[in-house]
Amino acid sequence: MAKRRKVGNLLALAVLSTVAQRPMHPYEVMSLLRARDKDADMEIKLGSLYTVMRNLARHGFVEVAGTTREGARPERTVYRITEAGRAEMVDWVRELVSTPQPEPRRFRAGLSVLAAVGPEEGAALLRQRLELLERECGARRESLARDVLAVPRLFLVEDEYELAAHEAEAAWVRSLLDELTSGTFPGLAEWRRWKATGEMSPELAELAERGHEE
Amino acid sequence: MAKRRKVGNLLALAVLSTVAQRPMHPYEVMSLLRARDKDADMEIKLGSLYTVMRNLARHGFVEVAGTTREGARPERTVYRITEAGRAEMVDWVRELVSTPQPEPRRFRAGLSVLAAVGPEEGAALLRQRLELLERECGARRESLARDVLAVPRLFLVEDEYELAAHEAEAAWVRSLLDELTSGTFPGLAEWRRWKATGEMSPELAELAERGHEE
DNA sequence: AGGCGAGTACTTGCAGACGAGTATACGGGG
DNA sequence: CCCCGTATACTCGTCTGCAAGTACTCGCCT
Repeated sequence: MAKRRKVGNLLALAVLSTVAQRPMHPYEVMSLLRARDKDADMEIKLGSLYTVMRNLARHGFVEVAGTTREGARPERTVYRITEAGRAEMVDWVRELVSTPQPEPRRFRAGLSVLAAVGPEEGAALLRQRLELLERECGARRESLARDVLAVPRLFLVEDEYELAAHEAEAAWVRSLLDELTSGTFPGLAEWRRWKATGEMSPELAELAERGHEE
Repeated sequence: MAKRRKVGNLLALAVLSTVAQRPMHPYEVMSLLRARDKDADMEIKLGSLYTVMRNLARHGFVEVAGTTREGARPERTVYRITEAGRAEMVDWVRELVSTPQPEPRRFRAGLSVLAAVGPEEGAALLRQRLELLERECGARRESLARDVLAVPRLFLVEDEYELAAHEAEAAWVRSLLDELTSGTFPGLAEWRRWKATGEMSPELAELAERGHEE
């Protein structure tokens, strides 16, 4: 697991999940990402976005759908997601959600496209994560208990912090999981239907379009 | 604040704090970092370490202390930290500890060299962080409350996660701060003395040497 | 005595990230 | 009506990170 992705940049995941809506040109992707303040945490650099899009194309995850030009504006290259691209996206989400990584941003990125898998699978992935997380917390707790006998706490604060962060994450995952399995998470039925039929309710579709801050 | 560092890689901070002990060649730095399993979270690549060391030298944060050669082994270049290097390190720690960043690893890295500032300043930095953190949590909580009226929760899980993570961090910082200000944090006197005189107790020095897992 | 696995120490080459630059359109204030 | 700021849309060049490679040594097994 954690196999090396052809395009490893997390920005690529955001891009994939955005062009999944409909064919777009890179700049448009950026605007959409900005609109749903995705760019706040995921520092988005325009230069990188063009590189990433080209790389995605190189590996067959997206393909050129054509080029358009309005007036004397620069030519825009419109990209479309491929089947391989969709598969990559889903597979990536699976990994990001199910497997804890030292880099917490990866989890965040995974969560932000959680909708790409169904609620049942989502719950399963979270369950797996929780288990790994608990195992890791246990190990860290033990090693910390051992170290504290030999090393002043001053040199262990970072480990204490890390442990606290992991425990907090575990608690959060547990509570989300509860909502998912008990069925109290709102919108479960819609989510499932959307997954099955590929159809979104009109309001939902509109939301996706304008990206919830108008 | 958050000014652009001449050498931005976090690995550079670890390197600085290691050569601060005594002059070393890059490979030795690596071994020490490995010994204190710093490398677990901070993925250390040898190649990067050499690059980083060269960059630190280029900007005057370290300087070549000489080269040695044992038998037919490759030549080793020994580096020594400069005054500018020490200043950069302390300044960097200040920033990392006091200012919350989207990337949590930065805080961890800052904590791991917290000893470079005194306990009083450490507490002040943490206090500042806590304040900023609380402000940010408030803002996030509000914007989440607003969004939840318009957007299905499915598309807000990442924001909920982020908020939870920040709140957990705030709680942890608060508890550390309490220990620091109430004086219940163990080893405070030693820490202060070390800061003032630059002297470590012998056991401490030895610990730093072998890096607490023998 | 020979071979191989693990450790030491460093270099190179290339892919990827991104700051800075380019060029045009459009609306509004002076 | 002209200039400026801002938005659209993309490119280029540089700098950096790092996987892979190099080269030698030591000790163990056989």
